[in-house]
Amino acid sequence: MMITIIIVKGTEASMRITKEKAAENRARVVAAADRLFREKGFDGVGVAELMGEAGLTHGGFYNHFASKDDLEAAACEAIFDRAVAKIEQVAATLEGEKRRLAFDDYRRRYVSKPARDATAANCPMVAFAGDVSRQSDALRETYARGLRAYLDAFARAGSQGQGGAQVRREALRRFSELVGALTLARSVAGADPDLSDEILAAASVD
Amino acid sequence: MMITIIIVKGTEASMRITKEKAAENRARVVAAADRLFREKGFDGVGVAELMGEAGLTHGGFYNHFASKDDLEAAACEAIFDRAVAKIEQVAATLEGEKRRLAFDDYRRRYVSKPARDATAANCPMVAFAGDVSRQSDALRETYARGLRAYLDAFARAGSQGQGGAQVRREALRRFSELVGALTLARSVAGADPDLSDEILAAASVD
DNA sequence: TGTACATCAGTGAACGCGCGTTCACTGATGTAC
DNA sequence: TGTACATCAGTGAACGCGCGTTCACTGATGTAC
Repeated sequence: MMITIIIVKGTEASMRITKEKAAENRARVVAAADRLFREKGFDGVGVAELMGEAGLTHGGFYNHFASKDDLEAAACEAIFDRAVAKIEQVAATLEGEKRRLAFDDYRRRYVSKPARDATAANCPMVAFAGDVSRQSDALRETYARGLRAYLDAFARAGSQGQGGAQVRREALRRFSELVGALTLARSVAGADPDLSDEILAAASVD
Repeated sequence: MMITIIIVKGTEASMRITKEKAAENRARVVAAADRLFREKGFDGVGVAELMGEAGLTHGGFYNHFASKDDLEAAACEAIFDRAVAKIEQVAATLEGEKRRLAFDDYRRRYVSKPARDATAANCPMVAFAGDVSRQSDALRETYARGLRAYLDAFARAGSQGQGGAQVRREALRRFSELVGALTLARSVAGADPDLSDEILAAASVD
């Protein structure tokens, strides 16, 4: 009796791909970067993991991006755009009382436990603040532009039309508080959950 | 004419060393870690750089430490001890008004430009908060213990003897604000110095 | 519309580099007698 | 106190691994005729 085993080589098709399909693949890589960079930091995610997450192999990365730095800057910009759009939505809420409610709601969500635990949907300021100083110049520029745009919108969202220096200072302090609370809460979430919750709770009152 | 060049092999003496000298060497490594980890983060400094900073070669590292993780935890603990001692000094300032002044002074220094730029003397909460979640369990434990001790002392330093829940919440918010402001200010110090200064200024009033 | 060929998004092996860690070796220190 | 030997803090080469990046190759797509 004879048993014949035929191994069919993967072949997986390394054929050329539709332009649309290629664009879709690129978008999937950016989407993976979007999630993973916020979750693990720029240096915590490799090119291979990124490509794997998008269902591709690492070799093709450079068909879409000049370097990992390049993708980092692209992802960072996209993430900031979305974050800015979100807070601008609050700033665009016209009526005084309604806007105040929307703003308070926004702030409460920001320092909530779900926000702390959803690291993949992390706020870019918190996700990247500690790392940017070690990244490329281009990324630092992108980050700084993003933060400025965000803070402007945040200050508008928190004001009631009046735009004095005092109001702006208050907004900056408020935002610093949110960032600090989320950062600290996350840093001890595993080892001292009670302290983590307490920090969040303190920042969400008022 | 003949020129003879004699190359004296470094020899640098790989002789055994006095116990005291060895302890001193170890201390120098810890001192380097103390400075460099705060400046560049745990992953931004290698064993070779650490040893070089202490005037040694990398091979001997494991005569003093079980692993890089081990040194990280040791350095982290030492850094926290010093930070906690510093804020406890403020908490130990007895008289009401004097203590308030000391506390306000402490806070103002914390978000000052010198503090922002002196990354090697960085506050451990700001230096490590973003990184701890990616480090070893032991380090996370050390960090959490340090943060709790620090916050307790900070709350005592900021209160006037009364110790209600409201006072504690207020202290946590205050500290979150300081950490957020310093973190954000530092993240854009290079690319947008005006914004950086503005964030610090906002957090230092009152 | 059909044919011939260049293009280029994929694949997966390989390169170079830096890192944490290990190792064989050295020789003055520290210890046992 | 003097001698003989084990110890152990150093050195510097080497290992193994993961990473960003490069490369030769593939073959359907897209284009030129």
